[in-house]
Amino acid sequence: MDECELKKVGNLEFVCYFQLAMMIIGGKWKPKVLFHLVQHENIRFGELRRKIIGISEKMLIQSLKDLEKDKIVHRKVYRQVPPKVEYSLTDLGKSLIPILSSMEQWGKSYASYFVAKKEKNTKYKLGTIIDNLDEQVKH
Amino acid sequence: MDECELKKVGNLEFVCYFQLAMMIIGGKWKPKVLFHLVQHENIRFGELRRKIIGISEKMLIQSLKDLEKDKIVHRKVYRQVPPKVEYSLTDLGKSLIPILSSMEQWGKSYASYFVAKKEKNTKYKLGTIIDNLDEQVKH
DNA sequence: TTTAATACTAACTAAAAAGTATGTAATGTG
DNA sequence: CACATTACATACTTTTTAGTTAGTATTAAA
Repeated sequence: MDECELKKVGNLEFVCYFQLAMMIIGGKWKPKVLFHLVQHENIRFGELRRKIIGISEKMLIQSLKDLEKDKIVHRKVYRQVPPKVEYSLTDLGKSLIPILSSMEQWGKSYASYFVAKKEKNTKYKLGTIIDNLDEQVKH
Repeated sequence: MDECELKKVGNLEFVCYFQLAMMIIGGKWKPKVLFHLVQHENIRFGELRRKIIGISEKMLIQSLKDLEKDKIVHRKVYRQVPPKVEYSLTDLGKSLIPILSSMEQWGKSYASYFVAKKEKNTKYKLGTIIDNLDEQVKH
């Protein structure tokens, strides 16, 4: 890793590259938007809105606009009425997939650590991932 | 990856595991605190404060307290005057290292993409980045 | 002519996160 | 006895982020 001095890429100012990544994928909704963009080659605005429960239209376009500005997402407009707009990951966006899934993976192991500790007080070996974790986590 | 319904682990509520990870390492200062905790086996409060340029004492303990609560960081108090407190990563905290460095790595490739585009207008081969990332992330 | 559908925009409010400024405890040293 | 050192705590303000509500353009169908 590297030292911490102010850098600039495009319109983004940051100190370390880690922070740069966080600026792009961080926040309340962007991770979820990215999640669904990974799942679908192309996805429409309204489809996304329905899939991401709880998101408002404002937050959704805001996230999409940010991601588009950062070259993570591509926006394709079909000139028709009612309008149709499809969103998809750019190549840069697709390069995020490994880190997204490693975070997902880590989140799962983290959760399973607590489940293991709370429910059985067993010693948990870090690095092993409980596959049926979903069943054990409170919904 | 998995569906999006409300889950709970400890005091944290989240929808997908990715989000859980973001809740733990996200924010303005936690990434930087983690960065330095990775670099040092043990590090004192004041040392951290001096290393993380721009952080206030309030933000530093807030970050440390959060990380401690989430079992990422261990706090060791030496009963002496003036006080001495050392912070270190727990095993759970150390398990974060791969994802931290993969984010760092991604941030770097992202930055280099823009540098390449702006400075020479050369065509940048994303494929090589993606391959490198995969190596970083696989564990 | 009204309505419906879709993908937004804009103005405003509320909540969360971060920043600032000051205070505290404990004690060894000058 | 004043002062310095260290690791915080507390109250308060500012800034950032998110949420709410309402509105727009376009056209085809009822």
